Amino acid sequence: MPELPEVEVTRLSFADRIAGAQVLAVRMGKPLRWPLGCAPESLVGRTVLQVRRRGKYLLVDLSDGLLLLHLGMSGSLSFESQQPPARTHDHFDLTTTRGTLRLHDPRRFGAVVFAVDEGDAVAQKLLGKLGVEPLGDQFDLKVFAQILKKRKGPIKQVLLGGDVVVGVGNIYASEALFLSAIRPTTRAQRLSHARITRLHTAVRDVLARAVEKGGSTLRDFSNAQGESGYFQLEAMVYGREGMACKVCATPIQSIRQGQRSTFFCPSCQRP
DNA sequence: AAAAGCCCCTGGATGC
DNA sequence: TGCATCCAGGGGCTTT
Repeated sequence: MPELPEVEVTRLSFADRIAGAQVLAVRMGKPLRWPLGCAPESLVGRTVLQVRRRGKYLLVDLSDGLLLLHLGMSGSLSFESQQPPARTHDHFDLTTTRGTLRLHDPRRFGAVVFAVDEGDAVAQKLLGKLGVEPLGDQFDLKVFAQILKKRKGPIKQVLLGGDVVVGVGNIYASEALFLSAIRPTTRAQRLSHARITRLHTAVRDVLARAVEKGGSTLRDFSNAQGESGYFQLEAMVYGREGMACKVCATPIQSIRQGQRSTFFCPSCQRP
């Protein structure tokens, strides 16, 4: 479910409401990707200071330590003042004085991990190799071009890797490459500077636009207020195999790259 | 260092 | 209706 836009939209939907709340209780369901890393009850009494995002991780800063949350493939968060009883696939509850933050995650690829600070070994294992934030000032065109020149792999998979630029998942990688008219199979180091420039802009544009539209709701994504996203209605290629390209009417093609589906227009995105 | 595969897990859609 | 197969928004880990 969650690429950068969905994670950011989720953050925006509860960060202000939970800030300043005090932890009253913690409930764990089935195991997630990693153990919490501390005794759940040890979090009781701490205050939630703020919620930040790094790549596809949410960082919940506490008065002492922080929680790293990841939504995996199927996770979503809810934050409600009156929380109904836990249902199937609700695997983490952080009950506070302002409401309960709940992780619902059927596939359990998600995670909630406690870290003493951002620099500790646990946090660094997850955050240490992340690339730059695409929506921030650090996403520099020259640096981006310089790194791509050293990468031999297909540009789609370089984007998905997350070590060059974070937050671009399977939907937005296909979309950004369509917007920049680049064939996803093109080796990164073979891209012209003009194409890299277009891609740099497209990555920022598509992610920012998706945040504006509340993210993409393919199956059941919703933000922490239960609201769906609408970007999927604007997708140019993702999930549109066999359908007419919205620009030139050529049928959209689907291929496999690294065990993931890639969608592109064979006419608009020439090698 | 970088690339390619392999898993983790559940549920929905499709086909026979 | 039942059962098998495939696919899904991620990414850490191991092996080349």
